[in-house]
Amino acid sequence: MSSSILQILNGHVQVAFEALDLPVELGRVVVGSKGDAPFQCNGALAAAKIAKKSPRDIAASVVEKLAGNPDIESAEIGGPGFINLVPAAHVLKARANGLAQSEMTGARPADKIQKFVVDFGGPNVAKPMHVGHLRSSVIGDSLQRLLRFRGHSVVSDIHLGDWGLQMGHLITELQEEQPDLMYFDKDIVDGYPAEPPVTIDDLARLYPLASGKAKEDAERMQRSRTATAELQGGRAGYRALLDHFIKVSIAALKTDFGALGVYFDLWKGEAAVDPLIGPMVEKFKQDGFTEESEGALIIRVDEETDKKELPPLILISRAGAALYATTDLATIQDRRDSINPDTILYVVDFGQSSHFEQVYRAAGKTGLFPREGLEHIKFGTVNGKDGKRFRTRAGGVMRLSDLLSQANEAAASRLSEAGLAKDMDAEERAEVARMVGLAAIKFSDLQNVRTTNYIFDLERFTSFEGKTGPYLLYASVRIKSLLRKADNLGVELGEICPDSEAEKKLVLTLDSFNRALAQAEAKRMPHILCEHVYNLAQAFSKFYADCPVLASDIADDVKSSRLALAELTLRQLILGLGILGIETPERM
RNA sequence: GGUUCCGUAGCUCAACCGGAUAGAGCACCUGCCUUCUAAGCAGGGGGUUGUAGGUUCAAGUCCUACCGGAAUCACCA
Repeated sequence: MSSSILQILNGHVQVAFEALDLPVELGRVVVGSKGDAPFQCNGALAAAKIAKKSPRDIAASVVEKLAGNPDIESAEIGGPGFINLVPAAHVLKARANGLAQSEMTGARPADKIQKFVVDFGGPNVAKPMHVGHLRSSVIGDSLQRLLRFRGHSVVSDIHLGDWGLQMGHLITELQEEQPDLMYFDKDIVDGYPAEPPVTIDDLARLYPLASGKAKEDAERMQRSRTATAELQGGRAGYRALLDHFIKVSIAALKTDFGALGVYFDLWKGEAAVDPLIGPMVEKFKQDGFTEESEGALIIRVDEETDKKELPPLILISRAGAALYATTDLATIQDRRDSINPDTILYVVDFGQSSHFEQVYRAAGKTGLFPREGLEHIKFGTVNGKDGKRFRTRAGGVMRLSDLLSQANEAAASRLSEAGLAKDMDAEERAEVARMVGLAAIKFSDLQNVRTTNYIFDLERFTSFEGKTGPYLLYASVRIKSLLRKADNLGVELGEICPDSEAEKKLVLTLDSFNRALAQAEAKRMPHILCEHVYNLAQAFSKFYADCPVLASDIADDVKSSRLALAELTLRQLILGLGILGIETPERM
């Protein structure tokens, strides 16, 4: 595996800095921001103070050291002391062919391989998936793919919300509707039917109903709380209902996530760790980490250095129920014992920052799990055009399935508008529309910086021009078409000789794949990879416009060179898109 | 009110330990399909990076204050 062009230049410049008795780290080469030079070194500016010389003088000395270096075509001083670097043609060529021979097109495994648990999706039983779930799902999915691609071992877990008050709501609301069901009879403890008493639509209806009532009626709320506590206490009829609810929900969720192309290794939920809670709480008590406060059992997690007051973590509520934080702690214990990960990532919106801060501190304090191994991969909320949380006109949230079908329809009509895919049969057209619609949605979500809120705009999610998923698919499909045509003409892949500006730019972009991957991993930020694949597609489009591959007046070796460059680009595009969870059709 | 995050072109967003003239897309204007997919390419206009200070050779980026928005502030998840 050849070194990246940036690494090669970096090596030379650092040697030059060292030779001048300047700190090696100042010789760092970065991608250039100005002018024609693809790379630059800004170290001369920073070195000025140490060396007590002007930045331009230092830059001049460095450039002198670099003179005659066969890997460097030019090193020139710009502005107050920037060193602009252009790699030699043979470096570009060698790297291009090295990348072409690399199965992973230059991507390398991470230096330090770890075991990760990625906790994302996190839908609640009974609540249908809405657009708010989109971000956790696509970001989490992209991160699990990225981490695996980088060589890490990953276990993803949907972490279903199936244990809290919402279950009490569902049980009590169902009881109001169908009081005669045997599940509500305390005297019956087994022999429940295998058929669920509810459908997913029932659940979706019952929950908001109960939640709404409980908000206005304290007595109604109390019944839900009591039912929750009884469920957690092991009341048989309620447990049987819970199992039905979970089963019905998982079936519906598998459809939703399947449509999104998002998969989980584990479909565990909060209820699964219930048996761990009792002993865990007992141990916390014995170890002296807990105290009673206002009737609840708590763990104090505030620290001297805090600016803000962090409330204590509530382990057991006054009503005797385990809460969100309790099951999260038990889940950590479960994962530690069954998976033993180095790091657990929680892909959850930033509204829950303080909750996770409490849980992580408690986990660290009690020795359950090292604090550093717990990371909240927070993301911003999806807002409407008014800057508030996204709502449809009716006031509810938009269902994810509605969003998917709208994107699908938009893609289908775009296909017929453009007169594309005329020769496809109905099945292939539908499949292409599905891929295009999904690519549009995923890319428009993933390209945003994870941590900021963004404005939900259906038009943006169903737009196919410019910086969009479909643009990336389009670039891929054009290459596939090119390769098919080349195959028919008997043109074969050959040695890459990047001559034109468009070819050089394309090689430089291809060269930066591994950096984008490494950075996206380090920051847990998929948008960095989005940026890379978009740059790649752009560089290819320019190459495609500027450099005919199969035209009859092109020399055979140039054809083969350009074809190989296109083929390499395709492989890297597919790899990059794959990590973003985006599939590529054969044609569109 | 306390705390955290955010404020960049008309709109939606980038900007890699602080680096040159702050970049893309959409929208708008001008070119380019008798040869590889025009969902494309080339070019143009569009900015006091919320405001005021400070640190630095250098600030969208770091510090302080203020303005505006969002989230959150113990028994929901």
